Amino acid sequence: MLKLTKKADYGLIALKHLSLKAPEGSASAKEIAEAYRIPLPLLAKVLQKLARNGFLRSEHGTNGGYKLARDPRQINALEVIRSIDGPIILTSCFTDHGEPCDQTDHCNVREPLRKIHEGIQDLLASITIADMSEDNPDSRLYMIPTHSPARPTQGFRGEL
Amino acid sequence: MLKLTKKADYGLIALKHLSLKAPEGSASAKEIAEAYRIPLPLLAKVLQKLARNGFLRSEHGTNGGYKLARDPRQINALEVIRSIDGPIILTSCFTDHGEPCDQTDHCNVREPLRKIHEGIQDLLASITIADMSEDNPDSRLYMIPTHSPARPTQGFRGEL
DNA sequence: CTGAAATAGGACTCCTAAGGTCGTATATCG
DNA sequence: CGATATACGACCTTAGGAGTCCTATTTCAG
Repeated sequence: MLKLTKKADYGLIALKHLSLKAPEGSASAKEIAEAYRIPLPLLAKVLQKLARNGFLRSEHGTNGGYKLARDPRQINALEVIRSIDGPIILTSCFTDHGEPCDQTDHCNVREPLRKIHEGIQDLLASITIADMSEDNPDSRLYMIPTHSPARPTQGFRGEL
Repeated sequence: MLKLTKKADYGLIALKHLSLKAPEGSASAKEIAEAYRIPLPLLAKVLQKLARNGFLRSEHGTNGGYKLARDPRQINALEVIRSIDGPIILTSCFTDHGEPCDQTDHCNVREPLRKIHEGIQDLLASITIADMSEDNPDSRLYMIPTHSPARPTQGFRGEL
């Protein structure tokens, strides 16, 4: 249904939270979980995964927690989502690496879907954790495509 | 996991198939199902939904089938997907209509995610059934965003 | 040195929705 | 009348998302 998982959501929230404390600021899983009303054990898993994948550095023990391992301006949403949820698969025809599906020969939408797939990825890759500020004045994160903007059917927005 | 449902996939395939026969050409569900190895009863459901929503016109009986009810140049992917799967929900924070989630006050990624959400929708809305040709020379269906293209971390594509 | 607080991580449950099937009704043509 | 269509509701199965539980292990504070 083309939606993000909550885990990915939580991951982005946590990274954004940590970026506000950066550099060198840290926060525990508990602190973040309480701040955003996220179930602690679930968030912990997400943070552990982010740590394993090099986005965070963890510190055990009392006063431990997580801190960013990289510059928030160089962590983009695509990486984070992939790190947590695995590769993005728009349709089973192809993965991130463009592997063919079993019936490539008789499929008439493969190529256009691949373009959409890449478009979404480019979009996600263009947004960094640092960009994720409510008050970011540079709010045009994307460009409206330049050609053939099919006019939406009238009356559709109301029911869907 | 940010993927399209198979139903939406099937719907796009079917519409594309019919657009190749347009105008006035028709095809039965059986014909389409066999051409693309899609389970017939499932495809039938999808086609019925598309007919109910005004994309197709159906004809009963022998030599019956479906034909496009609208110009394929004015049917975009977003409409089709919404018609089949319901509204696109990137995250539960908001639907197509921007309804607020229950804990809007303490969420630091709402706004950027909304932008991504709209970006994806604009992308989908910009592609019509008619655009969906393998050999379409106008292959730049989207524009790379103009600012802060965070460089992807090296070595990531290999494992994800 | 003991206990509290933190991360690490495997195993498990619950539940929704995607994906698909079945059966039946209805319309149309030969 | 029967073959071939669409129409549609009810049902089944399964994968994966969402979350819990339990048990290490590390670190600091008293």
